[in-house]
Amino acid sequence: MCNSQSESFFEKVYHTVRKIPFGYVTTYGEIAKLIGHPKSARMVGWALNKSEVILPSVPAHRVVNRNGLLSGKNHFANQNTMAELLESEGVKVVNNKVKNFKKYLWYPSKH
DNA sequence: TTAGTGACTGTAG
DNA sequence: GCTACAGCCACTA
Repeated sequence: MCNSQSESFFEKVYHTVRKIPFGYVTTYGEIAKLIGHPKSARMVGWALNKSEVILPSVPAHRVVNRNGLLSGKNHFANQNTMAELLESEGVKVVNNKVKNFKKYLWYPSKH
């Protein structure tokens, strides 16, 4: 919202991710689309990688790829951290993948 | 300044 | 349905 025009790519990503409601997940592509870079989904993941250091309050575990796969889990302290965080919010994770992915999917652009 | 890197996605075969 | 390839852009060395 406010002063979004002066925000950097990073900050836009972080603000969008922080809007994801408890118990929901979204995709890199959706975030990229919302901040005006629909073809730069890779950048979103990269920004989230850095988010642990720059802004730890970003719920990066709620961001997965379009298949519902926890592609970023390897970048957490432990590879189980991402799945555990999601399950603690009521999101079922099986084989590093969100079960009923569409059920938990949240579209930032529609919110 | 330049080149390499990266937690992805869409399109074509 | 799956696989392979190209594009995208900010940051680091």
